[in-house]
Amino acid sequence: MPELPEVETIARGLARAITGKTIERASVRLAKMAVAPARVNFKRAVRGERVISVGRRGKYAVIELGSGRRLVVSLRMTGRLIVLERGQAAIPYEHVSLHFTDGTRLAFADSRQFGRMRLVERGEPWDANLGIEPLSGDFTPERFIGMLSGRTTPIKALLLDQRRIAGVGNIYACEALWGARIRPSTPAKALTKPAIRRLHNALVEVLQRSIAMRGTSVDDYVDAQGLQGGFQNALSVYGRAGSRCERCGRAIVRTVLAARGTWWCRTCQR
DNA sequence: CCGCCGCCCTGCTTGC
DNA sequence: TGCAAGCAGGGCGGCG
Repeated sequence: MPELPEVETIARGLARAITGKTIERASVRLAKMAVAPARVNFKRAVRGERVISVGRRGKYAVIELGSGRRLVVSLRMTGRLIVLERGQAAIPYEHVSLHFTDGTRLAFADSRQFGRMRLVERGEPWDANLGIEPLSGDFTPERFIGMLSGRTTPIKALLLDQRRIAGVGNIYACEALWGARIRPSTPAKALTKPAIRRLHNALVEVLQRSIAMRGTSVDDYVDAQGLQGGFQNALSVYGRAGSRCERCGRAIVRTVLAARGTWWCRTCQR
């Protein structure tokens, strides 16, 4: 599942690989995966566009085009953005492709077809419902404390809510809560200020560490060059039911919270 | 505004 | 061993 660190890694790889290239044509094999505003034809609109830069917002990769339009890509669980060389055969589930004038192409593949490449018009505020960037200076402990106050929602559900904090998914929610020794089901408003500060610190730290290791490859995630990340070897709880907590030695358990698998330590997460 | 539910899909796991 | 059924999951629209 590509979350913030994975999408950041992909966006950096894309920035190096496709900045400055011109789109000669797009091929769309699965129409629902290439979305454009009403009355705009996706393929026609991107033809001739130049890639100005590639960035990230939350879990979205954002390709800035010369006209001021953007291609905003949501990978959901199984989406992949991979740069392919001239003449390279189609990769599995390559449903949308941007062919550049130099013969290379950007393949958008997704076995579950949940991913979307959305063309956004110049100036269109596409991210109005996305919350704060957790690695930006805006995400202060005080801001986080304010975000949690009065809320009865389990803290893990709040971490997953993209309207509050953008980019945190199941892996890093579980890891951050373990790092801060907080029980995932704790109502947000029940957390003490020291606990919220621990969580703030744990969240920022785990995201930074994962980016440094080029993300977590547990299911389908690979970077823009098709390479796996390294953080799957550094996970403390995610996907590790039955193995020992590296802090207290007790078994990691898996429960279900907010309709998501949740891995944690019953002993040291309170 | 808030929170919950169902839906989208298909690879993988489970159970017989 | 083989097959069918059921699960998993991020974002979004609908609903209360």
